[in-house]
Amino acid sequence: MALRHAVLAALLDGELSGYQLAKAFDLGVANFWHALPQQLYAELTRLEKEGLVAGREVVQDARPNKRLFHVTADGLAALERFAAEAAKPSFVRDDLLVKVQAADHLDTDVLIAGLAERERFAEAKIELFGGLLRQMRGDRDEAEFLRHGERIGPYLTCLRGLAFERENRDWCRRSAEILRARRHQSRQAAEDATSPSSSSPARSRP
Amino acid sequence: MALRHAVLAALLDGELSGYQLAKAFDLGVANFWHALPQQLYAELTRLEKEGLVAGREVVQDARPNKRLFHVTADGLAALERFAAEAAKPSFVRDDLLVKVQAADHLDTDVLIAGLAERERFAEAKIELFGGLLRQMRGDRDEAEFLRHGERIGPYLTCLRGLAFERENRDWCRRSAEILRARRHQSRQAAEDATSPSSSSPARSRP
DNA sequence: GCATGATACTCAAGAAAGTGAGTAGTCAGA
DNA sequence: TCTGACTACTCACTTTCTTGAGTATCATGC
Repeated sequence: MALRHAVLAALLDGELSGYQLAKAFDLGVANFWHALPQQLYAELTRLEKEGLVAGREVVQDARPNKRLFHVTADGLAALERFAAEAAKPSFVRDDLLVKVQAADHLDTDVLIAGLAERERFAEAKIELFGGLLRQMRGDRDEAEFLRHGERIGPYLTCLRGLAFERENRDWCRRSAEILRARRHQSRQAAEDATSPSSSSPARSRP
Repeated sequence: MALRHAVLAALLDGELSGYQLAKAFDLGVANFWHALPQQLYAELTRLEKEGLVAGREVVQDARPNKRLFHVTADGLAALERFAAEAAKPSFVRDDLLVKVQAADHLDTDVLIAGLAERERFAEAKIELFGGLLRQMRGDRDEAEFLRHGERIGPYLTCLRGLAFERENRDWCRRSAEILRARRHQSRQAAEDATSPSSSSPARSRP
């Protein structure tokens, strides 16, 4: 039941439409939760029914009309109650880690490709988060902003996201290097064993 | 559908019972996926029905009998196919981050308590992962183990888990410090504004 | 000698999350 | 003028995850 609280937390920063919310929760920027548009529209409907958010119709001429939502007093109270609950530990759940766990039994090339792709993805998010942080703190330096800035919540979660993606990138890079080195070794070994100084086709499966 | 592949990956390290698997996937050690016992038993049943794992009954006298599972050739092929698919990016999903996102609107004390608790949790996992890594590499040093060790998959995922928990701990510590400093400031400001050199009760909500 | 906790599982129900498809207008570029 | 991308949403369905309860035996400690 944390999606609803994530929505409430996101709406604290100002009125948003379901569509804007969806963009924030979907690719990239979701540095504290992730959800798809359909989930968000559904959750907004529920939240409005329960009076935790309120929406107002905004008529637009060049585009479809939209509804902007904001958090009500009840909504804020619900968030407050949520914050007081014990946070359940957040567990890792990552396809790529599952693959690496099985590394010793799988095709190394495929894994290295996966690691490289994830590294690029992480790099892109690092850029994105860096830009977001700069934007949030404006012309102030970080220490100053953290001391006196008005809204540091999003800044802190963004810092977490940045650190996460940096670790991700570094780990991907290092793991790929290790796998490459081992692949190279096993090729060498195979060549030495069968016919020294021959050019046997390079196999990636050790 | 990654749970099934996580189970397969876990079983590569040797035969395990559902119960042993459950312990590995539950608290702590699950450094590449997390799941509850019920899910695992259900998944094992499905996997066995599809021939991706095979179980054998082990009769015990001092304890209930158990079934040990291992991955079949079909299971390994399924893992191989899974590895070749594009890994979907793993998104953050963390109660605590949701709370911090809303930090500027919530009770600071409650948040700091949450951060402290998570920090302790992270510290415990760091210890745990450190021990696991030592155990896996035995008497070799890390570089040597990563070059020539026989099974590095679990080692690499454990390294990822360790890095994650370190970042977690550091971020919790730093965020809590920042919030404490701001709380202190706002108290000061409040005291200065109402009655300088009076002992007004300290409020934590800025 | 009785509670507690570990081993070893199973069943049922419900909440949450993910997937796929569809509507409908606007705008920019080929 | 047609294609594709963007804004702005909705409906229906399936899979996955979580919660709670229950069974049975054995070992350990108070």
